[in-house]
Amino acid sequence: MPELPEVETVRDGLQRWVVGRTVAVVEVRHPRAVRRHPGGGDDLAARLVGTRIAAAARRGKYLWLPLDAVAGAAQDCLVAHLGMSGQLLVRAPQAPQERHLHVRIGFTDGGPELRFVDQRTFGGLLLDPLVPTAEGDTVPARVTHIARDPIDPAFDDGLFQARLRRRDSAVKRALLDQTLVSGIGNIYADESLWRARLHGQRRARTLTRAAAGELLGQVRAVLGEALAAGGTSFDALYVDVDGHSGYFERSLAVYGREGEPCPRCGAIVRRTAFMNRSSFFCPRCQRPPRAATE
DNA sequence: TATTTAACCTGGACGC
DNA sequence: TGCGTCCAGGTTAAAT
Repeated sequence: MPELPEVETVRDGLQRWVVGRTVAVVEVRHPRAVRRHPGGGDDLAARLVGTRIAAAARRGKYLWLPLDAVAGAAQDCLVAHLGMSGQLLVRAPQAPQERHLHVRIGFTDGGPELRFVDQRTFGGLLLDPLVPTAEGDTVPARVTHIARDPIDPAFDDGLFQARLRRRDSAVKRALLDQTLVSGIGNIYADESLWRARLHGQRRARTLTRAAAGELLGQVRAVLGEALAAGGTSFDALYVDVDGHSGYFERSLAVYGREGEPCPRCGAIVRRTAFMNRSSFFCPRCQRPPRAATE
């Protein structure tokens, strides 16, 4: 599943392959892929053709391609979210079409095109104006509610820890809240909690300052290691722009490892349902809070 | 206001 | 072989 390391790997590929190129043609083959663009596929295509891609940026799991500014108008960008199974692929125009190819973007140089492929259709593309934030940077209007991610140089550790310790909810739920901290999904939440020896159902407001700091440090470590490995791939649903899978799956300690021994203490890793998804944890290293039923 | 839940969606795995 | 059911989970609107 695309979380921060996977999205950043894709952003890096887009930086190398599409920045500086001018859009020649846009083909929207599935309306759901552009459902969050108010004008629909025709409007997105009409506004994108003829524009030049100026950069490739990201916050959390959102990435966007700022377009060259037009005098007298707000600068637009092409926003992409990969959802659970979205892929942005760079392919030769004559390459065979993928089964779930939803959007094709061709360029004036006739070189490789950009393809949005998405099996489960939770992801999508839209055009959005870039707007200034209270913190002094510029993000798409649809991304202003997303918090900075932990590998953002401007991420405020103290502010995050304070907000986390005010939350009256489970610590895993807080880690998955993109308005508190972005980029963390189910996989890296479980891995970070295991490293920090915290059970996901522990109430966030019961964490000491030291525990919150330790958790943030482990989040950063996991994300950094996964990024270095090119991300985590389970079933070929996540690939970089070249179609290659990441290698971090083999480094996971607990996620997807129900019934296997904990790499730290040897206890058997357990799986439990939480927030309509699976949580993996070591019952010895990560003691459940008393109130938790599981 | 803060927090939690449900809906969206497809295809692979599994049991019968 | 074929059918039905379950499961994966990021985001957001709706509910509590």
